[in-house]
Amino acid sequence: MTLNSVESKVRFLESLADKTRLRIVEALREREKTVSQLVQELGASQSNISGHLRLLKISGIIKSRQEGKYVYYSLSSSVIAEFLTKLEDLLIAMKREALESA
Amino acid sequence: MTLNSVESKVRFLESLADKTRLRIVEALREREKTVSQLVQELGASQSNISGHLRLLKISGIIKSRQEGKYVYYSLSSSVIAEFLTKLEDLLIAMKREALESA
DNA sequence: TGAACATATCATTATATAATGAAGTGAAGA
DNA sequence: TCTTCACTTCATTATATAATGATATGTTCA
Repeated sequence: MTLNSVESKVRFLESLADKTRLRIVEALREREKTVSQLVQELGASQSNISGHLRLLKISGIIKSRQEGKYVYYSLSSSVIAEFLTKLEDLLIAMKREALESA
Repeated sequence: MTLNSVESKVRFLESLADKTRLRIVEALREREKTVSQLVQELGASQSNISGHLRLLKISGIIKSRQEGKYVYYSLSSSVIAEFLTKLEDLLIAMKREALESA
């Protein structure tokens, strides 16, 4: 495993390892949404959400398109959604294995 | 998606979203290793590695067994290794899609 | 027993980053 | 054009955590 590969993995994981950002990504799993929709749905401040969107976009996890005065954000790829599913499966499996060994 | 679920995902992702910890986990993918083996392999200080091992163990990602004066660490489950493979696939797919759309 | 080794813990310091509030940019419609 | 609305950016503050060096614990073996 090259150092470079480790670093890109860490960057990706860091992008999702935040409660607000993960909630944003989960929300975008349903459909594309505007900033203000996300602000209302998550109950965080607009500048806070905007900052997290910026970070997620830089890391390539989401993309955006402008339509009039609205900016719509969506997942950049279906592989992101697949990864989140895999993460859910993993946590369920870990919990099950922990119970079994108890 | 419940808040609780988001939090457990974040905790898991945070555990891996650190260069030293991810390198530890990658190293343990090969086989179980002692603390001193990891110290040598990663070139970090003993207390630093020990601290990261502690965190990884608390989060359920690795387990340990003592044998004489050595403590052997290993992945707690094969699903951890599968997850890392999925992560690699994901990054490759994201890079490919980024190139295609360029 | 005591010396050497392996590991864990603790206190301190440095650093990164999340949240906040205010100000700035740009589009839409009266 | 002026106002409103949607969003971004910036400066500041607060907080979490990684690294470090020193010390403590526990094991083995002479």
